[in-house]
Amino acid sequence: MTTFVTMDKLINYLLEFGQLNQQQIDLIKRKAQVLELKKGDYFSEAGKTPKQVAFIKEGIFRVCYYNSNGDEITKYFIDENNFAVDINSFNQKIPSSEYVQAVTDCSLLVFSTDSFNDLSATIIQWDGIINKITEKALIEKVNKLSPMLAEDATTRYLNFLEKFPNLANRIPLSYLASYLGITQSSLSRIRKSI
Amino acid sequence: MTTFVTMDKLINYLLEFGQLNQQQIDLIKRKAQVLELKKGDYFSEAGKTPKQVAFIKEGIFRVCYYNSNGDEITKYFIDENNFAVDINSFNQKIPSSEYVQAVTDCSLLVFSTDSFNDLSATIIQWDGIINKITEKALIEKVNKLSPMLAEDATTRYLNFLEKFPNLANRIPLSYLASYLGITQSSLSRIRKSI
DNA sequence: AAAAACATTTGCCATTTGGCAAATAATGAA
DNA sequence: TTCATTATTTGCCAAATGGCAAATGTTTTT
Repeated sequence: MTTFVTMDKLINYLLEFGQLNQQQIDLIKRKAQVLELKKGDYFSEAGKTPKQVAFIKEGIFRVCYYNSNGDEITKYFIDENNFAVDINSFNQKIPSSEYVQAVTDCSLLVFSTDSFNDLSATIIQWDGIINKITEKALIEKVNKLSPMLAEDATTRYLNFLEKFPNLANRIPLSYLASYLGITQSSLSRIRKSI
Repeated sequence: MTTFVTMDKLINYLLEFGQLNQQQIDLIKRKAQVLELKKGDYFSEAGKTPKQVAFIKEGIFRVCYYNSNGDEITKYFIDENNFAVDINSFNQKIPSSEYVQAVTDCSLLVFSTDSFNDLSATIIQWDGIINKITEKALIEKVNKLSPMLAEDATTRYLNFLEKFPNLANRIPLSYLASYLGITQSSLSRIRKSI
């Protein structure tokens, strides 16, 4: 039952957003699949329609895309204990414009579109729980992005360090620089100045 | 029935996100109240728990707050044909940390918390429709904010002009400057240079 | 109309960040 | 280990933006 134990994090997380009885919990556990990704692996890619949702048990993802200049831009990072998916593409079943990539080795629990639909059809609270989770995640993104414009690059970097203390030195500078909205050299200089 | 005609925009908007029969539409119309706000009026204020949701029929809102330096920051603008509310505070019934203010004269349709709950209890599709609307609005915010970090101030200003062509010269510079993440003087210079 | 209050522009200069290329460091492959 | 590749740092200078205060312009009040 190793697999089942590894799902406790997911279940606890879901229970924060709604009630589930044991039967429902068991069903969710049966539908979830363990997936391990290595640092650098893509969970989903631009141009492809996402067919899975991931719950990040361990590790960190980033979501990125290429802008009109061809620069690769990291839109945001996703922490463990969160779901990762391009919600818009997943819901509408349209190709994503973003890449979702593991920036560290990741341990995931994934649901296929079908499993997700089954859960939605079987568990009456499912949609409500997922909606709350989605809404909360989006609000958090807005609240994190919004003040960044008013802060200078050093502050943005320090805030990142606070949120991901041990990540800054384990990922390519370019990921972080584009997330912070500065160039690699500027970030390098900011690092030095601290 | 003037009032009812004025509600067509709202109903059409709702119908984009789900089906409603005539009986349901009439109920929604009965629950909505017309509200006119003058430029500068607050729809809701920081520290207060929002008791209403607004559908903006005409006009433009801004959402703003005071940061730790005491600067007033405009977080985003809300266009007509959109709902305006601090979703988080409204849902959780907790005081908001933001002001929602009319930046032009506004013509609104508002729902009280009670009306909203009634609609939720009576119209089976209501929650689904509202969730879709909420999710879409939040995704749009993220997608608008996210690339701003990678653009210079002039580009951000030009993008704003494109979205709100006739607003830039009708609102205080300070609103716009803080939204763009620059100082008033910088914005003034950018304006001149165009 | 005049005064007061408020908003915007401007000058001057400092600071931050960018662009580019070369130097250095780190990583991975043979 | 050594070479090749990739990532990061650094120097040099240019461009963008900020800070502050004074000047100018606009709106509101009396």
